[in-house]
Amino acid sequence: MIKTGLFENIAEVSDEARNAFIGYLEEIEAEKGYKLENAGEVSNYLFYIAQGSARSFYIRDNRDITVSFSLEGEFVTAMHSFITRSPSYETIETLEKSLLYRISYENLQRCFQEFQDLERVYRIILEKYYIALEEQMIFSKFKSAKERYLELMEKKPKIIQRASVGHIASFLDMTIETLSRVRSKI
Amino acid sequence: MIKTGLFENIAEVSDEARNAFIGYLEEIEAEKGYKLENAGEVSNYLFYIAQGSARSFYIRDNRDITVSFSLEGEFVTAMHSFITRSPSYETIETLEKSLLYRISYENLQRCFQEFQDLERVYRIILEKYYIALEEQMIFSKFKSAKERYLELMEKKPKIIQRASVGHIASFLDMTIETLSRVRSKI
DNA sequence: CTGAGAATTTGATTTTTATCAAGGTAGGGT
DNA sequence: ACCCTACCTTGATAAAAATCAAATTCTCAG
Repeated sequence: MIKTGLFENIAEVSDEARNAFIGYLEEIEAEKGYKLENAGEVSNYLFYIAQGSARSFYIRDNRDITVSFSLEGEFVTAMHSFITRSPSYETIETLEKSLLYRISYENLQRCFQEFQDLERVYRIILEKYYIALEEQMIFSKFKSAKERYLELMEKKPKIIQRASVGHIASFLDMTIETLSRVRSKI
Repeated sequence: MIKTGLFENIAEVSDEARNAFIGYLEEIEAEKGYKLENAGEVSNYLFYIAQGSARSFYIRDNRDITVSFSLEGEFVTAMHSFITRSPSYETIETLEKSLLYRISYENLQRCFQEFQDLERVYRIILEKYYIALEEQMIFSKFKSAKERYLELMEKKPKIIQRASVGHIASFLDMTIETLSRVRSKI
């Protein structure tokens, strides 16, 4: 059952807590381009991607800049907005037809009040996401345009298939032209 | 009292939980250059900087690359190592004489087992650090060398005073020479 | 106070990447 | 199938930053 995939690899959660959490989940069958969050609005949901993929992006100076890609088995939300309850600068959209589960901010807080297990699971997930972000940041400090692309190919090959050159280029901090040249010389 | 500064701005913690936590803290008076963590070793402590400052860096290809600066009132540890219990790639050292408090990994976990309050506080701190890291990452995507320097000056002016040009340059992802030229043209 | 070594600045040159400008290609809608 | 529009590639040039190489300034141990 897919919903329980959320808990894979995560330490012992009581059946009670698990069922409470699952009870709050809403299933969403999203087409390609479905907006999970919109810039300017407060992010009200934490999403889990059961199938599919998504990207988060900013619009600035009329440019669309991708800041992250999320794949199956990952959680995604506009973190800053979700946590601070202030309007989001970022928009999140699916890259393909996707199956999502979402829980609202209020219900998530309710879960934390009721079940320490769930707060712990969330804390551990947050830790993992934190160190993933740290690694991404550090790796980008050490690498050239070509190396960044090769690393992406190795670590998240699925993105190369799903996302457009423009999305990948802005994510890797280079122009579309540079990415195109990098790809042609592999 | 300085120790309680740790809890500033953080939601309700019971006296009991607070006292348990404080009971585990060790005070450390560190000279400039004191190593909080060493590359190659497992990070065993979460540090709180009561006074002073620190920097985290990696050595790669014989180059010393600063990945973050931490100031008074902030927590710092080699997150990846602390969380995964595997050897750290990063070293953390004080930039000046500093007053630190530290809690061991084991005792922190003990606190979480005993007091849900503390796990919540930790979770909220982690959220704040996560979004700070996200912001840092996003901002670096939009800015030139000069703009990155100006932003650092504005947001963390203390670092400009305390850290060397080499530390600042690698943190801002530019060479020492580029930083020197940027500074001369302000 | 002094000198050696380290850190920083300045200058010349090269490399990398962005920008500007055409062309080419692929896929969806009629 | 065919056009239209988006997207992608390629080429020429410009800009930004890195690298290499001195020269200068700072620091602190003796």
